[in-house]
Amino acid sequence: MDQSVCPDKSPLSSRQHEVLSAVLDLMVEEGDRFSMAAVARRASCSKETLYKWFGDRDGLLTATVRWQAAKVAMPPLPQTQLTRDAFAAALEAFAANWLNVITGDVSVALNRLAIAHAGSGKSGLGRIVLENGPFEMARRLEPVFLAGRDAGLVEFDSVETAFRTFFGLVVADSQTRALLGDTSRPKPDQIGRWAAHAVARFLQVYGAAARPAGKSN
Amino acid sequence: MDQSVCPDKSPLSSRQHEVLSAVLDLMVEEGDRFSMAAVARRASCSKETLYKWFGDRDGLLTATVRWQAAKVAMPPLPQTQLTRDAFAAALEAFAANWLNVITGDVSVALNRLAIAHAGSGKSGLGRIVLENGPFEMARRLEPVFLAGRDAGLVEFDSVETAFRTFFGLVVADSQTRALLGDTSRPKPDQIGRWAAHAVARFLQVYGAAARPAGKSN
DNA sequence: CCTGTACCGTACCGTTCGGTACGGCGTCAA
DNA sequence: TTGACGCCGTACCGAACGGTACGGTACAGG
Repeated sequence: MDQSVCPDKSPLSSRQHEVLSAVLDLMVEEGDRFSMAAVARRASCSKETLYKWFGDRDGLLTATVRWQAAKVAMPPLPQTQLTRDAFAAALEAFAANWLNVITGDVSVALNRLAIAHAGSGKSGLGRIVLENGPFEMARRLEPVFLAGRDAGLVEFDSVETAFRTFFGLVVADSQTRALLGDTSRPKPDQIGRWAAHAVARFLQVYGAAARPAGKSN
Repeated sequence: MDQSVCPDKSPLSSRQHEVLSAVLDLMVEEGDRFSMAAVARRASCSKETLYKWFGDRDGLLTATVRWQAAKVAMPPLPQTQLTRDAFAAALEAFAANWLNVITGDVSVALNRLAIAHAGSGKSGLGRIVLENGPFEMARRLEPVFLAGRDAGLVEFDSVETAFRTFFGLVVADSQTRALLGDTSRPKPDQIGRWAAHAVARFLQVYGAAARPAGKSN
């Protein structure tokens, strides 16, 4: 009996990646209403192989989510000697990239699946997406924020709060609307513009240089 | 043959409301993995009655979502002679209420269901939640924003953009995390504090009185 | 050549579930 | 009293699906 790949690490063969890719396609097309038979058909493999490799349906889904989540890579934000413009540009690039990812078909499908499973059932799909989504975003952003503070470009007490504000300003209602099936997808230039606006507002709130006289007047 | 209640308006009997309430409970407990038999058992009615009243499973779900969505009522924001404090207080109350609703069990369950159905299937559940969620929020907020602008308290070009910023600052990543199963639910006082912070930041960005010299400096 | 292995395709099994049919019971009106 | 009606409880049906078993094929190694 070959040990299945489900538990943790992924020495996945290319054939197995083909299967995962097929699953991803099915997810985008059908949500999670696709059968194991459909996966086997799409990937031109047998159900028996599917079960041998991934254990059960949940194992297959988990492997797919993990694999896709690992593929999403953020552009490494440069911490080199920060000027204000470089800082803002880095944040803008990050925000635009994030928005692109989040409103993409695969991300929407993945989040829908994870959310559905988080509601009814165990299977840490929600946890995985959470870990590779907002939490990972926070993890990547934290050193940048700290560098920005060290450089005297921004001021904040809690990195956590700053991150949540940034998240809110960038993502706003885009994700919720996409998940609920709103078809009005932002175009690339709109994304870029919104990212710029979001960063501008963020700096307006947290920017050390832009602090007016009184906090609330 | 009694005309089923699914198409549009709702002259629902109290008995039917009991059924819908049972469905809502099931949703919170089981996501959407509950059977019609389970609903009948919980509501102490027969499956046949269920189908007679609501047509099919989707009709039952739709009726439930509609009914719950209609129950969510925002406190009517007073447009009486706005002072800055009254304006801020109204926004804070609105934000806190919204956060309370959105992080509540039933709202999370409802959104999960709608999102899952938006992904795989027709059934305008996503549309309904969208319409009664963010869109309704925007609709209620718009006159308040306009009144605030008329009173010289805030400045903005696009109400749409202002609303999305407000939404982002208030909701941030709370909803995403809740939907994905993050168990760290904010306590009431934390919600109040966050709402106050969000409104403060909103006014910092859009407040007419707080506008510094340059837009981005 | 033979043997083992890994895989594909398909048939198969048990269960669950949406939807329907039927028998029985309480209620109300004539 | 009688009959019509609305509803409950349960049994039933057909389809779909998760998971397993089996036969057939290609290929590697000896």
